[in-house]
Amino acid sequence: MPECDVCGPSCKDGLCVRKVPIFSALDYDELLKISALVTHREYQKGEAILREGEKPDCVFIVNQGSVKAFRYTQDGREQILYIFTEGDFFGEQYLTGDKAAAYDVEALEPVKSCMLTKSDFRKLLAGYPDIAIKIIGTLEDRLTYMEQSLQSRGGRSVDARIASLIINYADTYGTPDREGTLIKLPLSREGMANYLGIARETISRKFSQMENEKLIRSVSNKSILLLDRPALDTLSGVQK
Amino acid sequence: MPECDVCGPSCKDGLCVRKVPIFSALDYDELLKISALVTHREYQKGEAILREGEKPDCVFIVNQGSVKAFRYTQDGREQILYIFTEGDFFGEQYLTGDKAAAYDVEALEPVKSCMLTKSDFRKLLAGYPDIAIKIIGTLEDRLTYMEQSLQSRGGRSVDARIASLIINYADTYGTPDREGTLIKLPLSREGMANYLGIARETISRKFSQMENEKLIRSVSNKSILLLDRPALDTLSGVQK
DNA sequence: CGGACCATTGATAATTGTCAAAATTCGTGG
DNA sequence: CCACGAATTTTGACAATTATCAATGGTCCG
Repeated sequence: MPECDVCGPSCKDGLCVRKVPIFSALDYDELLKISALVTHREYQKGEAILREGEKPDCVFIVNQGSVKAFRYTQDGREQILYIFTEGDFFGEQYLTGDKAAAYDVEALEPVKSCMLTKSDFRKLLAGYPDIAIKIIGTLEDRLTYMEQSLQSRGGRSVDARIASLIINYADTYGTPDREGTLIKLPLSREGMANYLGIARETISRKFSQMENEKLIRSVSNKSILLLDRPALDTLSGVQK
Repeated sequence: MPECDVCGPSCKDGLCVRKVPIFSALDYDELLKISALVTHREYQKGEAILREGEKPDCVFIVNQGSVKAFRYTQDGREQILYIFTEGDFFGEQYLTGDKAAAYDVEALEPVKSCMLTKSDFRKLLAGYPDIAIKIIGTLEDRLTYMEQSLQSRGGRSVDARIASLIINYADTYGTPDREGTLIKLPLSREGMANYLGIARETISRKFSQMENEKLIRSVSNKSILLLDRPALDTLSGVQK
């Protein structure tokens, strides 16, 4: 298997762009062409990738690792908007106009990222309608996510919001296990609290409570075991 | 000025699609072609346009009036996601896949709507890359709106959220006035409460409080007068 | 092993939700 | 244009929930 000389072994077939769903409509030669346009960069855990107010001239694609996109609320807390992981892209909001970034983006762990200048990106859109349609699809998904998010975060009961969050994480970051689903949490307690718009202490209390009720088990600071998914589904109020 | 024989005088130049920003890149002949594909329909206040779970085969364009898009939370409240007005479209989320509608849409007042079947819409996308780019732009705007929404509705104090909402409405539905800005509210107290995820009574109390503090004046159930915008800006926490 | 960071727990205060009743507004029909 | 009934909104009292502050306990990583 050939290796991308910039990305190293993490690039399957030497083509990191292949990982990106929006390019999946393209054939090998087209991927090669795009690869040539891509710049690479690595970020350390905690490093800022994009700051609110900046006008980056490129679109970022997460190639490895995960990042958080957030803003600061008036009282100084982080309001987390998205967690982007492998294959996701961001910075695309400002393709059309020339708007400044609406949020900060920071690496949650070591991150490898690909960058494509906006003008190259625009040319791609004009040349490959399929890519435009893929992007529309991605934006639709993101909107759907935001709509659900709004519902989970806007619900009145905190228990329901926390249950939604755990289920969400289980689906995204969970691995099956004999006793349930092991979830590697992308955020700290404080991060989750900010995400839900509640106090850090409240998350602790609710987690303890759920542990008493055998719904979850706290494995470490960064991971929990989901024991009773049906109960959480009920709590979250999402009927399937 | 010719009239659209279906829409009547509300259709400028006989082309209601002209009102829709996503088609603004097109020339007159192209608009004519699209017009031929469009079906029209009117809805009464309170009438359902789309129900969660349905799979409509068309995209809806609001030609006159306004609608609300919402879901029901577990405890039976409406969670309002969007208010769409003249020129907005919805139902586009499901162009790509064949997903069911994720929310209900209901007319807030008498509504005239244009409908375009999804297959026609898809053909347009393939044929006119400019439309695809416009749509990407619209979806980006909607995402930006949702991100802001999430920030206004989530996390912060109820006072800040209400202030944000009023400012938002002032910008969208307000008309200048000698004493301040007259705002024609698109939602009832209950609607606003649901939008913000708080109790109807809390909105009442906060409005009364703000009226005592001379920030706003309640004119009627459906309109208020914004007296002290700077104070609300401060409350909302948005520094400009 | 130690120190920094993160998480938990307890006590208390502040905020908001809930229920019930009264007041106001709205729309319709005379 | 007015009046009346229905719907919506406001207000009050109280209960429930969550935030805050402070102290303790645990975890991670060199």
